[in-house]
Order: sequence, then C-alpha cells, then structure tokens
Amino acid sequence: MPTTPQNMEEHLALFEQACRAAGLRVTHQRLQVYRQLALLDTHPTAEILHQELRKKIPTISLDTVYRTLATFAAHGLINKVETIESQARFEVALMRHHHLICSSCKTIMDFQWQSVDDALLPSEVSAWGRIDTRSVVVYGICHTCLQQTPLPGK
Amino acid sequence: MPTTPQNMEEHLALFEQACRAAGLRVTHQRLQVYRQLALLDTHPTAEILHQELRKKIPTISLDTVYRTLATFAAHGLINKVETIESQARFEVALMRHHHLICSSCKTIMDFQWQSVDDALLPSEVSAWGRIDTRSVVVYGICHTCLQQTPLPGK
DNA sequence: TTCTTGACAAGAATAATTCTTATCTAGTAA
DNA sequence: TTACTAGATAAGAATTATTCTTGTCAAGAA
Repeated sequence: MPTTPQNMEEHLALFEQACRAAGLRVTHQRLQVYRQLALLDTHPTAEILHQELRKKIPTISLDTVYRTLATFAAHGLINKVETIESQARFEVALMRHHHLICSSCKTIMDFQWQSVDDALLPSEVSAWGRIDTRSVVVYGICHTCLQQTPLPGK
Repeated sequence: MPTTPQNMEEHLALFEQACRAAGLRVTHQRLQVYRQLALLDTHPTAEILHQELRKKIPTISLDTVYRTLATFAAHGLINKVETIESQARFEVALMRHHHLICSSCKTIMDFQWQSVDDALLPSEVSAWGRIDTRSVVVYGICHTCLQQTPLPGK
C-alpha cells in the first residue's frame, strides 16, 4: 500500500501530525525513513531502506533505520510484516490489508478481504482478552514461480 | 495443539510413517525432537526444546534441534509459527488452526476458525498463483496482562 | 554383515539486530 | 532570538539467533 509522489506531501503532513500526537519528535531522519517506506510497495527490509536513504542522507546509520522503524511500529504508524525470512519487513499502515507470500521467491503482496475484516471472531477469542488487530497470511506459489519450475515442492 | 501422553505412541507411529513417506530417516534424535514438541502446547523455541531434550539426550546439539525443526517444517510435519519476536517458534502440524498473540506477554494461543478456513479467497488471490495455506494471526492483550496493567499501550 | 548416504556433535562463523557512548538537535521556555 | 534539555543520532562494538564446516556415526538398503 504505497503512496504516489502526487499525494506524498499531504501524506507526510498527516504523518507529522501523528508523530506529534504520539509525542514523537519530528526529525529529518524520521521524515525521510517514513517517506522512503511510503514510496515503496515492496515491503523493504531495514537494510534496503538504509541503502536507499543513504542516497539522500549519506551519513544515516543502519541503527537509526532500525530504531526509527521500531519506534514507528510501536506507535502503530507502520506495520512490521510477519514473514518466513529472518529479516523483518515493513510497510506504512495506511489501509487494512492482508498478505500473500510466495514460498518460492518470498515476494509479499497485499490484498484486501473485507469479509474477514468484518467477520465476528470465534467466542473463545473474544473471551481471551482485548483484540486489536487481525491479519491473514496466505502462502502459495506465485504464477511467475509456477512457470519457472513446473512442480515446486509445497 | 499438543498430544497427551496417552495417544503419544500412536501419534509417534504416524509421525514415523510420515517421515519414511517423505524419505527422511527415522533417528532417535528426530523422534525425540518431535515427541518433545508434541508434548508442549507452548510453541517453544529451538532453545527451549534443546534444554528439555538434553534431559533425555545430554549430548544433543542445539544445531541438531535447529536442523531437525527446519527439516520437519520443510516437509510440513511441523509449523514454524510467525511471531513478533526474533526467535522462531514451532508446533506440530496436527490440525488446522490460527494464532492469538498477546502483544504484552508474547504468549501464543491456538484457536480454530472454520468459517475462514472454508471461506472463498478473493478472486485477485486465486489469480495470483497456487494457494497452499492460509493463517490468521490475531493480536491483542490477554486477560492476565489486562488485569496486571490496567491500560497497556496498544 | 557390509556399505552408502544422510544425520549428528562440536565449535567456528555469519547475519540481523541492539547496545554504548559521545554528540547533536527539536521543541520549549525565557 | 537565544539558551536549555530531553530525546534522537552516528559510529562502532556487542549480542543473539541461526547456520556452516568438518570429522564421525548410524539408519536402512543390499
């Protein structure tokens, strides 16, 4: 769920408001980390973001990227996406959606599934405590990978 | 989804069959790793399993536990559970179920949600490629944690 | 029983992430 | 505007989960 360059300014303004509301200082690094993440729809890792960010801020440290992403995620400004890889992946938290992961090429796609978003959770779940979010992860093999290797292992 | 000691023998026999069917050798270590995992309903980490296993096999290495879990997961004999922690967690793959994760104490609970298991996926997803599994992860705060700290952060 | 290949143990190595420390800066108050 | 202070950053060291390497061993086939 990326943002196009056209509405980036307005998106960043909203983000800045959200930061202040959360008691977070609005720093150049934070704005740029968020901006870079919003530009990409590839669920980048901290490492990938760092490489991109260094083009604009040559001195930015990888640790800052990690710390900034962790801070944003802790305040619900972005999502840390669950994956099967060891490296964590991130995305802006704009719209409720779910994930489709190709077990072969590891690409993560977003999709929406309104009926699950709206569905009542089983009563045992409601009884468990306070529910905040629900997320569906679907695993499979994408068309591209299916064509490359006719019968990949499950 | 653990196994009670009562039906453990039959469960292990089934597991042994599944191993042979997958072309995996049935070793003492593999049986014990699987048995220990089946006994626990706490979604243990490789480290926790290793600690338990050393009581029975003092010489078993942590690497063997990791390798064995990875091998089982690759053959669908167990599941690697997606978590918000850095350490991976595992469970036997007995029955289709979903996960409930407490953002505070990080405990993982299993639950079933038949209607989602049966629900038709959005057409864009079916068009994407071959679908293997779907898994719902619900985040919230469990009752125990809610009572300890009246208003924990989201 | 023998043989072969996959599995194992031990310890070294790697890779992702986090910590430490000194410096800097956003936002506040004078 | 200026000075102040808590929170943010950079750099590099440290940590932690996981994987690799090497030599040995044993499951299961012949």
